Amino acid sequence: MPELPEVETLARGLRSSLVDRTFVAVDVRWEGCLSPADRGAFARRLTGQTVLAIGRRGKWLRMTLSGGDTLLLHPRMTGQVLLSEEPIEDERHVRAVFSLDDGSKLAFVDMRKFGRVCLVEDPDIILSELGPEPLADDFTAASLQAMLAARRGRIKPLLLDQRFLAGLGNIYADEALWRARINPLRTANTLTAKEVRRLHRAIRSVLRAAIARGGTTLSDETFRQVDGEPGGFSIELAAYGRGGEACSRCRSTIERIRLGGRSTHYCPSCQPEP
DNA sequence: AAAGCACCCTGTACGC
DNA sequence: TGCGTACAGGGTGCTT
Repeated sequence: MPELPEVETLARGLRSSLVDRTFVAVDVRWEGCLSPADRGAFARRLTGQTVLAIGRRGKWLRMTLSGGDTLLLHPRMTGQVLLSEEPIEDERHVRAVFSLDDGSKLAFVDMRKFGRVCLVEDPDIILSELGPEPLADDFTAASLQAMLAARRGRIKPLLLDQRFLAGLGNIYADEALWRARINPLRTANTLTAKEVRRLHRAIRSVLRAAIARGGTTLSDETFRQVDGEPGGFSIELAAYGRGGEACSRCRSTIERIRLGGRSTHYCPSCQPEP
């Protein structure tokens, strides 16, 4: 499931191939992936626009276009963005194919149909709803401390709230809390200054490490880099998906619970109960 | 403000 | 073998 490191991996993988390329045709095979869901208007407006820049905000992939528009893509659970020279092996889940002026094709593949592609004039209408970027210079331990001060909910669901902080999903929220040795059930505003500093470091270090590995590809293989290769961070996962296994730090058994409707993995010994 | 739930969706795993 | 069910979860929207 793509989170910040996976979308960053996509943006980096696309940049060298797509910047300065012009869209010459769009084949939307499932109109529901578009917002608004109008394949005719989408194709007419996108065709002829050149990609000026590719970036990321939270879990959104962002392409700045020559006509003043921005193409935003959110992969949600199973969305994949593939630069394909050869046809895709399994065509069933291809939702849209974009043809570029050099003959290359960009495919949006999404088994569960949760992902969305938006062509907008003003991306800030969508992106300004997001919380701070965890890897930005202005996200500091002090700013995190201030953000947590008024929050009386539990820390794990808060980390998943994109309006609070942009880009963390279920995998990296669990990994960050494990690295920081903070129990996911802790009330957010009861973290000590020391714990907040640990959490701040943990969030940034786990995201950077995952980007360096090209993201996380789980056994369900829902994430792929733009060339189809899996991400390599799975081997470094310490908590997520490791319920019942020994904690790599203390050898206690990793617990798996449900929290806020999501599976949550933590070490009851390293991350003691509140 | 916070928590819980249904919903969107489909492939996989499991019990019978 | 095959059928029904639970589960996976990012985000939205609703109720409590």
